[in-house]
Amino acid sequence: MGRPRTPVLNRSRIHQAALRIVDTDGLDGLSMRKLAAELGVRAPSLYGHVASKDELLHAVANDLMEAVDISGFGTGDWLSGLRTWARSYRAALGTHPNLVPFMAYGPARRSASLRVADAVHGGLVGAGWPPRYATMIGASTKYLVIGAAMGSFSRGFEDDLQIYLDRYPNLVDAPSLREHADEIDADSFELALDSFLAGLATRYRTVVGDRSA
Amino acid sequence: MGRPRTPVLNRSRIHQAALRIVDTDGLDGLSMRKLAAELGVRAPSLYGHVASKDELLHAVANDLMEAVDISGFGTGDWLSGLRTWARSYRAALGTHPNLVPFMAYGPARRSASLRVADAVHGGLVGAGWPPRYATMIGASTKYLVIGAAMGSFSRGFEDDLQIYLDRYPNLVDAPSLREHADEIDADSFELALDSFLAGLATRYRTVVGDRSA
DNA sequence: CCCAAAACCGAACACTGTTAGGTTGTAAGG
DNA sequence: CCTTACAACCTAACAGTGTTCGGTTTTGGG
Repeated sequence: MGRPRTPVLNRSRIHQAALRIVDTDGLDGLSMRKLAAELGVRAPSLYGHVASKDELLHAVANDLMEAVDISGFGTGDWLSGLRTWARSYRAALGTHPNLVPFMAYGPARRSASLRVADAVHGGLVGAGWPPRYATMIGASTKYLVIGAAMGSFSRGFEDDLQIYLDRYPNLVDAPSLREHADEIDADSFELALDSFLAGLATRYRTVVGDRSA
Repeated sequence: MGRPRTPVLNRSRIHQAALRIVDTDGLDGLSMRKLAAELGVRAPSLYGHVASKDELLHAVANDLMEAVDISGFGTGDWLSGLRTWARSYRAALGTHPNLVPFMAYGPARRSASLRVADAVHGGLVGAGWPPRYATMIGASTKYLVIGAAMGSFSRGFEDDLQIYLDRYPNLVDAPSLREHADEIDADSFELALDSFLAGLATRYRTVVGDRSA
């Protein structure tokens, strides 16, 4: 009770503890009381450092977005810019899958997301894409990354899937998916990204053509 | 109090009311008490018809998945099978965007999702794709659809984005995105799907080749 | 006619995010 | 050195959550 001799809380310690709880107990497993307990404190004390649980999660999400790599757009090669962005984006989300549903919502309120959106749009327009295409390509790529991070397709098949196998003959091998879940998810993402970018490269030639022309 | 002369509740009425509340008040806006009130009943009465809130949401999600169209895989044309599947999938999710985060998680526990997964995998393998590719293509397509349904990219930019515009010069037109959000989201999805399928078609020729060969 | 089962209800439990107001320690100003 | 203001924690409380227990009333079958 009363003020401690040296401060116990600060924003970054709160962020770290919150992320740790989300990682281990899931998004629903994070409560202000549990977070406070982890920090050796009572729940109301958190509100001296954080406005609300929602704002706290936004701040944590913003921290994660700082790790996304947009340096590829500085090289003038929009294809490798997109690829670097998409891969580092997926990697950032994959490290904290429980937070993905939260991070999927719009870039506003997260300065790091705006920084990324700005770089992507600028890089694509700079490469000759019309602004409208730049918007759509940014959106499409985000779709892929968010979907891949949300889905974890192969993990969706539970152990007792055996029950359904007589009714769904094509899924006989589904249970084995779980053993190689990470590998299959990674390969699927690469396939999706490669195919998407290959299709885009084709369209680039019809939409933009040779810029020196 | 006591048993009513004619039953008030049944599963489908509960499902419908739950979906209505989720649509208007969001996923967090659905509570068992509010749902009960909407049905003219008290919360505990619901537990005679549904095991838990979680199970209820799974059932509602399953209802929605019934609308997904997999008939395209019966024609032997895997490309149009994928396209039809993806479009109807996105349409189903787009009608109830608040439920998307819930529906994104694995197909297990939802028979309708398993039916779809079975048809997709069967259709692709039947067209000559190796099973491993069929798995990855199914996953990739789901990534696109889930991502597109989650993201609503253009809606993510809030009104007060003006504040950031001096720091992010490439986003000058972002506020106007919100006015055409639906159109941009739809066009972005089509661009992503077209590009992805075009890339896949190319790969098909190298992986499968001419099947009559 | 009776009795079990069905269908609803009130009260309660442990939990949630958040606010109001209280208590103690520290640092600055006179 | 003393006082005052503020920072940093606290307890208590509120309205809300999902869910369970043990009623109470009505129905339908034997």
